[in-house]
Amino acid sequence: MTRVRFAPSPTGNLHIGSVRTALFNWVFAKKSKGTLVLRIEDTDLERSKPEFEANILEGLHWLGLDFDEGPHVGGNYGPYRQSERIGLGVYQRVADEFLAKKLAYYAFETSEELDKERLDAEAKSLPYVYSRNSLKLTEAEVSEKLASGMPYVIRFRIPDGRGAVVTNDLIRGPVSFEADLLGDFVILKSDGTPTYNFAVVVDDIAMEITHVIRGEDHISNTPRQELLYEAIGAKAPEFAHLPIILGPDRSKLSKRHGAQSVSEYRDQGYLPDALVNYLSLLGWSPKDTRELLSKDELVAIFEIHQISKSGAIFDIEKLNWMNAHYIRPLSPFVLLDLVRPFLNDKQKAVFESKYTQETQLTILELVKDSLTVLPDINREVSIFTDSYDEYLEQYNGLEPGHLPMEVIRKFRDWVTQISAEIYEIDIDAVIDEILVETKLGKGKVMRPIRMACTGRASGPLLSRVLSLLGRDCLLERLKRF
RNA sequence: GGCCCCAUCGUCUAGCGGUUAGGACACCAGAUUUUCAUUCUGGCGGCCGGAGUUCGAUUCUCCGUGGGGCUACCA
Repeated sequence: MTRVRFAPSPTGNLHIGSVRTALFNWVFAKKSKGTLVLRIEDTDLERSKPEFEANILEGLHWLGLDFDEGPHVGGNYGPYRQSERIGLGVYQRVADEFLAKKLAYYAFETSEELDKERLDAEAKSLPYVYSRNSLKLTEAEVSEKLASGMPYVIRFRIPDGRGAVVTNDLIRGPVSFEADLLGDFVILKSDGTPTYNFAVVVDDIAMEITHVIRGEDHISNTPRQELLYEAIGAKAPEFAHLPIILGPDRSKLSKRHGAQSVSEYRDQGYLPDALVNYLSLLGWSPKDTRELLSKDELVAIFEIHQISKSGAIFDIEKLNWMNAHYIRPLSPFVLLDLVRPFLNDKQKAVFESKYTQETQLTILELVKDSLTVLPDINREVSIFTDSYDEYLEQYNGLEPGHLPMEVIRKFRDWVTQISAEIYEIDIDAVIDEILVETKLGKGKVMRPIRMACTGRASGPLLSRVLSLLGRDCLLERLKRF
């Protein structure tokens, strides 16, 4: 039975890079009909915050990435928060066992002393490896220090002469590290909580994780974890390290590259399916050339070996294209709900009071092809919500040249003699008439009318726009010509 | 500095010894559209460098170069 996990630490909002890791774990789980576990790695008590955990949960839910086990859904392999496992004494127990077997030892250096060690090594341009000074202590000395209440950590002892630690990465093939260069790393901090490498291994064993799919930034942790598995006597899971997501400057995607959390993308009006689809193509590609893929299709054709090894730059342009692609086939009815939260107050007030829901839907149908992200709706809908002053502003912003007044007058005269509602087909008919009478080209007739009536040089289908605007609005605007 | 990973159009990528090096985004041009957008067609544009292996290297090996990651009692 395949069991995979996504293990974010709640020290920030759900990051776009984490999402991709979550996505590949999700797809892999579905593909192999296995179980997907969410584990919150909140052992950094300082930086972990409940609101970040909430943001992560929210984001995953919004994206439609559902988990089989986790703090929010339960499961038989809990607790699903590392902090809660600490209380159970699990890590302490394993560490004590290591201590008893001399696989680990107490260390008493202060962080200042360790900083000095590092600085010295750097000054001599030597690779830094922990000095093992505490390993040289006699048992009596250790007992004495412990008895005196001196703060201590527990360090894992890298086995002497262990040689190369080789991980057979599912994506990269064999990756090898010299054990001697690893240094005896801390497994239990002075406050009794486990460090990342230790907690991960203990948890993954406890949760019977079979495949660890995570970011490439964890690749150098892998040999330490392999060693811990050996020490515990457990079989290590398969590892797969995904290429990292880069900013436009080729460095790891971070704050300075702009939006990086899922909630920001949501707030900017990206659709979850578009985001998922785009992310799925960042570092992975199907065997054929299809690119627009639903989550189900993704699961159907996903192949972990098709994941590429090199880092991928996050390309907002392609995401934009994809988002527009996902907006286009939506029904106006669905779109209305999606778009409503993005209407600004003024636009919303006018739009909803001026037009019936049916008309609102007609307008959405008319403009939806022009949307890249949801907030674009404000720009599109403004054609229909402009007040007279706003219309004038729009108009003055243009360089209309001289409008053929003959066309405008003819059109205005026609509108003037209409007594009731204006219909699209009638508008088309008048325009045809004007075309014949003036012997001008379509562009020469329709463009001026559009400009005179909407203040804009372009927009959706003219006759439909004008009929939606209505007789009174058109008259008010046309009477100044 | 050390360790590790990576390297095909500007970007995301296909390629797994012999291909006119394929697709997508972006860009440019044309067609359609009253305009914009959509859509369609076409175009521009790429194997980091050097050795080696081979009849033949984008592909395999080595060395450079370049980029990235890690280098905590963070995860």
